[in-house]
Amino acid sequence: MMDVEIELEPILKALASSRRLQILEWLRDPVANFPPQQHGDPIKHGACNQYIVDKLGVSQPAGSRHLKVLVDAGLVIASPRKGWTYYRRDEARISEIKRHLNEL
Amino acid sequence: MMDVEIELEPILKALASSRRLQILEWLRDPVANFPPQQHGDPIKHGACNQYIVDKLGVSQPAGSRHLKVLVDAGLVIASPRKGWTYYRRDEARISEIKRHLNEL
DNA sequence: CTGCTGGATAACGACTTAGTTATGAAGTTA
DNA sequence: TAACTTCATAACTAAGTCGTTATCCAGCAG
Repeated sequence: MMDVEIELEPILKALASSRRLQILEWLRDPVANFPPQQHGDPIKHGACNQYIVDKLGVSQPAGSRHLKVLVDAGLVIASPRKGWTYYRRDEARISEIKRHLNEL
Repeated sequence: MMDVEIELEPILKALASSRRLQILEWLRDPVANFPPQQHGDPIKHGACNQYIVDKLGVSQPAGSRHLKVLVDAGLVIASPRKGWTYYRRDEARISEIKRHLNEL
């Protein structure tokens, strides 16, 4: 496996929030953790913004910003699709990050 | 190994700082990373506060507080010994934490 | 077009973080 | 005793985080 350079600090800052840890946990299984979606495929594209915001119990802007932090850190992938935005874990990147965390 | 409950958020907050990541890295090998100590055993008790502060390049109170954050998070053990305070990694706890991080 | 919904952004306030200087307690040395 | 060293703590400031409400844009339904 290649040794990829990763800046750990911004990733750890993104992870250092119980709200965001909770989102990551939920996104491990979107089907089990969110209501059924008529529009996007929860497996392929993830859960939509609003379901996550509702379950978090914070205002919509607050939830959106948590999601943006996760996206900016590379932990989550956003898929905007005509009006909705779906979020799913970036499992490849998360595995990479775990490898680096194991070298702490 | 038993499944120990660990609150990840405060630990991640402690880790989410390049300064503190640097300290943890240095403490992996106190003998290599710090000047020789006349007083305490660097292997057994770790490096003294001042060496760490000097190498960090911040004021003494700033360095002391970073170390306190690491101690409070359980990542580092402080050993006060008549006038000096030595710091070393808590490897057992760090391993435990890594196991939890792998379940992200 | 009008209105409704999903989502992003701006602006603001409360709180926390990270740095500084100043000070003080405890131990060592002359 | 006096002076110095090590370290912790208090007080202050600048900047970042996290919540809110208000606003705006895009897409869909009537």
